[in-house]
Amino acid sequence: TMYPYPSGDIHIGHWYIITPTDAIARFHRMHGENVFLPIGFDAFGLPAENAAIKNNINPRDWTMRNIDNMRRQLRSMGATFDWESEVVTADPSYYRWNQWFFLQFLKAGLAYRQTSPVDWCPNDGTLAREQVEGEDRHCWRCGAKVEKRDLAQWYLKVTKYADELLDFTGLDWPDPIKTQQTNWIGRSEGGEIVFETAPSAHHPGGAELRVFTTRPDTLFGATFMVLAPDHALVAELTAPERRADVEAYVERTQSETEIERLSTDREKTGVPIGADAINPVNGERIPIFVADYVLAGYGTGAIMAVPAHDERDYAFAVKFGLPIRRVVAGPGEEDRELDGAYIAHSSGERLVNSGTFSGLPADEGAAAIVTFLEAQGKGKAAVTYRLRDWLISRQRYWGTPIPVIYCDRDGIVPVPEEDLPVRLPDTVDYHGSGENPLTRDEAFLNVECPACGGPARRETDTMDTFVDSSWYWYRYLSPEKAGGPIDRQLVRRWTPVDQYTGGSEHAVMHLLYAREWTKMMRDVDLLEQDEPFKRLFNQGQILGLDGERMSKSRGNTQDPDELVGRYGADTIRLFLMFMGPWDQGGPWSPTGIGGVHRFLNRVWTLALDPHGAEPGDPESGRLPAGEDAAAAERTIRMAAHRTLRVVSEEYEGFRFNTMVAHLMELANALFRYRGTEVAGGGAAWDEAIRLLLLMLAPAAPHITEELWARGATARDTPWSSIHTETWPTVDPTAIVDETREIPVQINGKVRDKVVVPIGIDGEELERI
RNA sequence: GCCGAAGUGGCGGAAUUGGCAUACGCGGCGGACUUAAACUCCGCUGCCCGCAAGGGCGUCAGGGUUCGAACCCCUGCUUCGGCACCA
Repeated sequence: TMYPYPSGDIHIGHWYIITPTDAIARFHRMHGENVFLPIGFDAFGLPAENAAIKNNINPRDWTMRNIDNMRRQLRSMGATFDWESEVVTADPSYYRWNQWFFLQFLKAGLAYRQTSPVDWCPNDGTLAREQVEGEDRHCWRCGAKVEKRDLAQWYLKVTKYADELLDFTGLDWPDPIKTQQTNWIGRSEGGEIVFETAPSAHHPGGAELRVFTTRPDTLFGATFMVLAPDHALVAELTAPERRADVEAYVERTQSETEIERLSTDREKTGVPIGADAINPVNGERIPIFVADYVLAGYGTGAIMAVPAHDERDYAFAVKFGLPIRRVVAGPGEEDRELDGAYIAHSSGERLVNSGTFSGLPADEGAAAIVTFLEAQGKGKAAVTYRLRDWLISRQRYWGTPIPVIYCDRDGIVPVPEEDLPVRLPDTVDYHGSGENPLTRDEAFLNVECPACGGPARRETDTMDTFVDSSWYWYRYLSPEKAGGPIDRQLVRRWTPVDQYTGGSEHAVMHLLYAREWTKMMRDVDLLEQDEPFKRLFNQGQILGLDGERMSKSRGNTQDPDELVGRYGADTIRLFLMFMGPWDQGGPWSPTGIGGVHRFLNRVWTLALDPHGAEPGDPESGRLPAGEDAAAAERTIRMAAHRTLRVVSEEYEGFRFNTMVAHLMELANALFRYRGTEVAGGGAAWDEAIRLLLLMLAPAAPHITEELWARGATARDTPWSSIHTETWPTVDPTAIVDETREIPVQINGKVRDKVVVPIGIDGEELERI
C-alpha cells in the first residue's frame, strides 16, 4: 500500500486504506504464499517545515515524533507489516540514494538544468506541471495562485518515455487511471508545417516559422498566423511601427496572472506585428499576430489559424475582422454560410477551395498535403505531447539536497559519489519565514570545487518529494543496504509489485512518476523491468461528515484510537470493510458500527455457548419444523461451504462489503440451530464454526485468534495460531442440493414458484 | 466545453454473459425476556388499492430491443472526479 505521510495523527481514513490491505495479505498467507507487506513513511515535505517554523524546532524532530506516534497507532490495528523493512525517506541512508540516482541520470543525459518560465507558488516555490491544479491554476499543496517565473531549474527527461508510458500492456490497472495518464501525456498526431516570413520594409523575409497542426487538411483555410507572446521570433519580426503596441501587449500578458486572463471570459486578445507569413502550399501572404491564446510551451508556440475549422481561431477572426474560408465540407454544404467553426467529422467530407487537392476526402487530403509538403521540404508528419519534463527543483529545506556544486571556473560540477550523502544541516534557522534557510547557511553553501579545488557554492534547491516515492518499494527489500540503492537479486525476485493499493488522486503524479522512474532506472542499467506495479487498485477516500477531505486543519477528522477503545480493533476493521465497495469511499458516519459489533458478539456466542437458549425466542432450541437432525446437519454444512465458496472469491476480488455480509448470513443461519441437538459437538456444527472463524480471521484477526485458542483448550488440544492455518477448501458434495426452487414467469412476471429435483432436463422442467 | 465514473427503499448498500429487485446492516414498528430499564433475542418494514385472498405500480426521466431489462441501445437530466484556449 502507498506509504503514508507522517502528519502526526492517523485518522479513520488511514485505517480505511490499510485494513483491507492487511486482510488481503493475511488471506494470501493462509494460502501458503510468501507475502511481503511493508510500510514506510514519506517523511520529507512541506508540513514539517511549516510546523517547524511555527514552533521553532527542526523539521526532523517534528517528523520523527509523528512517525513514532503513527507506528503505535498502526500497530494497534493489528496490521501485519514487516517493520524490519521500514523505510523513512528523510533518513540520510535513504535520501543519499536519491542523490546517487540523480548523478547517474545526469551522466546518462536524463537530468538537465534549464532556464525557462516555470510554475511558481509564492509559498512552495517551483512546482512540477502535474502539481498545478484547476482552472485557476492553484498549488496542489497550499492552494495559492501559481505564477510564471523565469528560473534555472533541474529537470528529468521523462518526455523521452511518452510513447512507452501510453502502453499499458500487461498492467492490470483501473481504466480511469489509464485514461487520465493517457490524457495527461496527450499525444496528438498531425503535421509540422514550415511557413516563411514574407519580405517587407523592415525584414528581408525568409525566416522559418514552424507550426504544428492536427489538421493539415485545412492548410488552404489558414487566413492568419498567431505566435505565442513569448515566441522567440516576436521581437525580430515585429515592424518598427508596431513595436510599441506589441511590446505593450507582451508585457501585459506576462504580468497578468492567469486569473485575470481568465476573468475576461476568454475573450480573445492579440495584436498584429506588422509582418506576413507565406503559406507554403499556395504562396498566399497572411498576417501574423501575437495572442496569448497560443501557448509557448506546446507544439512550436505558433499556429496557422484556420477560423473556418477551429473555434478559437473563429472567435479571433470575428473579433478582428479577418477572413474566414471554408475548406472542408460535407455533401452539399460547400456554399452554406458558417455561423461558427465547422469541426464535426461526418463521413463524406471533402476538401473544397484547396487548389489541386479539392475534391479529396478530408482524411486523404490531409495525408496528400503532408506528402506534398515533405517533397518540398516544407513540412512533415509530426507528433506532439502535452507531457513535459519533470521539474524536480524545490526551494525548500526539508528535502533531498540536489548534489551539484557551482564553480565560477568549472560551471556545474556533480558532487563525487564518494562524497554522498550531501547532508542537510542539523541546525536550521528559518528566521521565522518560509524562505529556504539553506540559502543563508554559510557552512552548507561554501564548498571546495571538486574539479579545481577553488571556492564554490552548493546548490541549495532540494528535490521534489515525489522523487522519494518514485522508488521506495525497491528499497523495502534491503533498507539497510550500504553499497547501493537496491539489492538486484531481491528486486529481481520480488518486483514488479504484485498488488499496489492507493488513492486515485495520484493518477498523474506519483503513479506516473513511479513508472517514469522505473524506466529511467532500467535505462541506466539498474533494473530489468519496465513497469513498477503489475496490479493496481484504487480504494476510495473517507471524507468528513461535511463531505470534505479529512484533515486536521478542517477539524473534520475521526480519531480511530477512541473508536478502538470503545469497540475494539476488529469491529472497526470489519465496519470499514462493510461500509460499501472499497473503491468507493464516502463520507464518514459511525452509524452502523453497532451492527458489526453485534455480529462479532454473535460469533462469540456461537463459538463459546452453542448450547445456550434464547429466552426471547419461543422457537429457540428446537429444530425448524419438518427438519430432523440429519437434515439440519445437511443444511448447516451447505450454508458453511457455500459461504466459503463465495467468501473466497470476494477476498480475491476485494469485495469486502459483501464478504462481511455473507459471513453475517452464515452466523444468522447457525444461530437458528443454537441450543438444538445438532449444535456444539455435532460434526457439521463444529466444522461450520471452524470455517466461520477461519474465514473471519484475515478481517478480524484478534477475536478469531482468541476463539480459536479457547476452542483448542476446550478440546484439550495443543494451542496453535489461527493465523498459521491453511485456508479451507470447499467440499463439493456439501453444496449440492437435491431440489431447487424455480420461479415461473409469464410474460416476464413471476406468477408461481415450483420446487423441482436437481438434474432434470429442460423438457421435464417445462412439463412440470 | 472536453474526458471519465455513477444515479436502486428513510439511510449505507446487494443483485451483471439479460431471468425471483431491494441480500446484509442501520433506522423504524411490534413482541419476548426483566419488578423496570439497558443489553440480548424473535417478527414485520418499497409504494398504492383491498377486510382478506389477491392485484397494480416500482431501480433518475422518456423512448427502443426482448418472452423477460436495474443490467443492452438511443435521447435527455442530475451528481461526483479529472482536464482547462493543447492548435
